[in-house]
Amino acid sequence: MRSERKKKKIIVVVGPTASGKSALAVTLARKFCGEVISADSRQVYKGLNVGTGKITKKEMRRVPHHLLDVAYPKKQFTAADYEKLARAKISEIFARGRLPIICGGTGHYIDAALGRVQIPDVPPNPALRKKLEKKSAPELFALLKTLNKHRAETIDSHNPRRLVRAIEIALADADKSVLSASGGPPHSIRIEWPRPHPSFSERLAFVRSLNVVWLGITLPPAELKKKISMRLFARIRRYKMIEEARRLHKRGLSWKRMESLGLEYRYLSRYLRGYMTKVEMIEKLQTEIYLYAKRQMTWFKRNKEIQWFLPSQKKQIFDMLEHEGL
RNA sequence: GCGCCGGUCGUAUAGCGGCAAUUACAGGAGACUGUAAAUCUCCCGACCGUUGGUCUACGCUGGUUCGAGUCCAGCCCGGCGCA
Repeated sequence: MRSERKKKKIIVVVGPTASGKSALAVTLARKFCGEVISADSRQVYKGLNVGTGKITKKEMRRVPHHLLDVAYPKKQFTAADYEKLARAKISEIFARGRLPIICGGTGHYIDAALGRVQIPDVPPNPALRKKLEKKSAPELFALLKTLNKHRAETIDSHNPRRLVRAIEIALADADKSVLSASGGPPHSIRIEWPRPHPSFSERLAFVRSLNVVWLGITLPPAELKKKISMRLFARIRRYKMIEEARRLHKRGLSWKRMESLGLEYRYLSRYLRGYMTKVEMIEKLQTEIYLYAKRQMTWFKRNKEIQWFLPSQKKQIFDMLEHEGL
């Protein structure tokens, strides 16, 4: 395709936790004059360092890294925030004439930034959510059915979080319909799912201007398990992960918030509150982190464009990138 | 040696005459439309023609019964108590 030539190249490095993505991204950045854009839903927060396995200054080896420490953990960062920031960073890096390398394990964020998932432009409505969260899944599902039959057909009717969000969107659409019904053209009353995004064409143009090279990096299950376990011990003994969690709580990060952050912070908070012993926490974390790695893989497996490698296959990776014109 | 309690799907647990057998964890597969390290679903004895069928199974061996993980007897193993 002739238009492919005009498209700007960008590398995306994905893979489960502990597969060795970050180091590879640094290597690639050094080789191709690139800058790394992190794609990690927890590393965006300031102060969440050891527990998230955030790359250190030294490990960056002078390669610029973006979208780390861009939010405070007390506030909620979302996929929509990530989408905006990541696109701005990509443009910035292109402007410098360098190669953007997105690297991270949060598939949903990457796909939002690159237009593989569409995020409706309806901001969260905390008051509404608070009310809806009291209802059971069947109740929420029944409500959604009255608001948007089409959406109710495809949604997971057991998942309260998804149902609340779908209702939030449906109500926002309904409000707009009422507004346009009183002034706008009569046929704009009914807005079906998927609702058109205001800046849809703009986003599409952005995504179309990119030539994304998808690079996946993973390990056989047994090896991944072992790496997760070893890394966990290092975080505790060497990097003082427990102390980090204690400090975060002292500085005002609530147990509830830590609980909602998941994995290390969730079980660290349970240990620090005395709900479990240190040994129980470590054992639980080993399996939970591995389960998380599997969930990540489930997400990535859907993207058939990803070319998979083992971390040791440096040569094959470089050959592939060369073949892609880098 | 005697007495009591217990041996069930990888582990832990339920079951007290109709059971391929509860629940949890682990294991496997998957979903994902501004919480995504979150949230949610399914499978998990074997085999087959898989909204069904067959076989093998609750420490072992017999017995009672139309029918036994469940009742009885003996044996083996583990825990506790008395020696």
